Amino acid sequence: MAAQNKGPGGKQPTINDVAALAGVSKKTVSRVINRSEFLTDKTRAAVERAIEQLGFVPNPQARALAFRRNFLIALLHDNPNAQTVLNFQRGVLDAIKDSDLALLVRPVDRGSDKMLDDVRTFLEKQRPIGALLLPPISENDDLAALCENLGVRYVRIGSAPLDDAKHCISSNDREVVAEAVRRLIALGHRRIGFVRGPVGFRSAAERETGFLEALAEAGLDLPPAFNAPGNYRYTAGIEAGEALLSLATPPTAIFCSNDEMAAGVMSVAHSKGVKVPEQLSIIGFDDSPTATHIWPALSTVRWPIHEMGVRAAQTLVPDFLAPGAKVAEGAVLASTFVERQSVAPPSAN
Amino acid sequence: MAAQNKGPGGKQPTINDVAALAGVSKKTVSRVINRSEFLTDKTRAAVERAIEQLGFVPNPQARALAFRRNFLIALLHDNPNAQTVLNFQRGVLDAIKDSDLALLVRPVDRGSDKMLDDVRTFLEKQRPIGALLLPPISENDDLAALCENLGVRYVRIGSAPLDDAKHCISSNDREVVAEAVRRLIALGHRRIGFVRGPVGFRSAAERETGFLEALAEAGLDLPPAFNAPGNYRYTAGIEAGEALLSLATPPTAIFCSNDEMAAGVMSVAHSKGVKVPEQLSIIGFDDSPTATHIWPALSTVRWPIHEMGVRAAQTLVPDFLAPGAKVAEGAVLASTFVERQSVAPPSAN
DNA sequence: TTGTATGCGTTATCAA
DNA sequence: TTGATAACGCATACAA
Repeated sequence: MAAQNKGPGGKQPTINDVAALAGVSKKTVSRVINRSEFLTDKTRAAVERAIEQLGFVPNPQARALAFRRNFLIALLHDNPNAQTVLNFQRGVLDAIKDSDLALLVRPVDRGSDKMLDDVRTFLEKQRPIGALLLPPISENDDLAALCENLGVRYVRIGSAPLDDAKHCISSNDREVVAEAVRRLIALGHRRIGFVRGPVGFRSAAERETGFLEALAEAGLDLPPAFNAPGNYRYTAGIEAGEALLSLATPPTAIFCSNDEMAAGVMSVAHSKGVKVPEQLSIIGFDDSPTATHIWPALSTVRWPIHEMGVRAAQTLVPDFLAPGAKVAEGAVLASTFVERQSVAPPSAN
Repeated sequence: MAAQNKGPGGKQPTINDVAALAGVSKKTVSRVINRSEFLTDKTRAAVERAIEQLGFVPNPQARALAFRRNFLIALLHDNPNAQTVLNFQRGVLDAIKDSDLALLVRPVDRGSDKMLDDVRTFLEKQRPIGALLLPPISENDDLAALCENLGVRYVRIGSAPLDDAKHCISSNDREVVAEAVRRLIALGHRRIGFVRGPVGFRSAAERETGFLEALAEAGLDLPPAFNAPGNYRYTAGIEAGEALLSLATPPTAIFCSNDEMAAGVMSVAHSKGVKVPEQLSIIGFDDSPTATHIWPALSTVRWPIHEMGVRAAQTLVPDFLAPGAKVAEGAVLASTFVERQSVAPPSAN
């Protein structure tokens, strides 16, 4: 059935060909490949010349068999935000560009009760060196434990430290949200609404905490009517916007726990003839493409997702990266508040 | 260096264990695994029982070595639209869910002159069964030829047939664009502007052709001033919007070759106080998240990207899919026009 | 510092 | 229809 898959032309050179040409044993060639330290500069040079000459590329499948480990990194995610996943992918790929590693992508279904079994099967079959866990599944401790048990390295991505520094890359979301809200307060806003993220998400909790901290600092409080539920989806933003903007005394500013919901709130404002930012300031979170595509452009919090991908890969497999590659230190990266046109002082009313 | 990677607990059972338990040779076990037809029902049953009992899972690395082929599908893309890539990924993964295949993702840089070399190295190293090519790199014939030469199957995704039916899945963009424009004309629009896609992209050419066909049918023409250049980016939409809406006699409707540029045009309309859709109808293409996040919601063309992923995978590796899996026929899938709030009859002026 | 023999888990060959 | 034995390409243990 599965036939006709043979590349024409000469076969790829193997380690044996290199050994023969260089006049050494295959083990010596192997040592060169794996950067062993016990080698004469002369032999190393000879082997490298032979490799160059033959255009030899070590066969990853054979190495994987011998190593009992595939030269792969797995990216596990269940993220509704495509741009986030893809930016992170890019970061990882940038980091492993000059290594022998490749990236395996695996979406998982966090809602399924078979999730852990699925991941287990996947990891046992593919035997990657390590796994990168994106939020929200990165918050699942069982998943991290599973990796540990299977001998698969892991690094979790979070909006706050979820694990020790060798197993987690995080951003300082809480602080930056507080900073954004302080900006609203500095502009004169006193009635500030909040649209929450989904229940049980660490990221949502962090954003809410940061929001409340900033309010508390200023001696402001959050009336229950100003505190709208949400789930990171556009429709939740619509509902929150309807609720908040229908109040007798509506907020003059609304912080939304992500951009998508902020877009929903902004739609409602437009529909109701509420001018943004003159009558209503809006802030989101993510700096997704949506943030700049809507009008007026959304002030938001940008988390360094690409850089987190780079950092996560470097943390996961420092020993597989090119020797010269500079590996950055630090497990916490800084998010930044990006101010655009959706924020202004409250109008006198 | 790279050590400590040994999973605790007993080792995985191998084909030898299964053979011993079933009282047959390992080759016979291999035959069962690979669904050979020359087997007694009795032996097969015995082997399957042993497999079940041991929880044996064939080692993909060893198979890859022996087969000289990895059980992987590579997804090659250089697509600015994250949602598209991810939806396609999902489709592919849905299709291969119950198979032994996994998905390798590889972004490439179509701008680089080393692109072909990069892909060659990648394919030679990873030796996937096949590769899926997303637009715009799917339009590169050299890339397809490279796969062919390396014995790597390939399927190209395009907005029009780029290859024979075994090597291409496409949508009928041209027809659907024409349909969308006919809708504008039916509503009474006569001055319809166009924002082009990037030069050299087949998708852009298809959309333009469809647009012009619909205009021609109605006896309308496209004045040069109504024909704005673009590159699928938001900023191009801004520039096009500035140009078109500054005309003494501006268009009453604008078709944009993708949603992102449509969002740009819409921003300009808002800035200039041009009401959408009352004074200006706008149509985009892609049905990206942006289409529903902007206000008013954008009428657009949805291409069946998830389904294309499923179909592409089925076309690429029909022989690796579960025997029971139903494989759909047909290499051309239908895009659909989605009408939302950004379209209305032209106001009398 | 380098080489020899052996193993990794599977499939292919060819004979039985 | 099955089985013994040799690949597959590389790494490891142990010798030299």
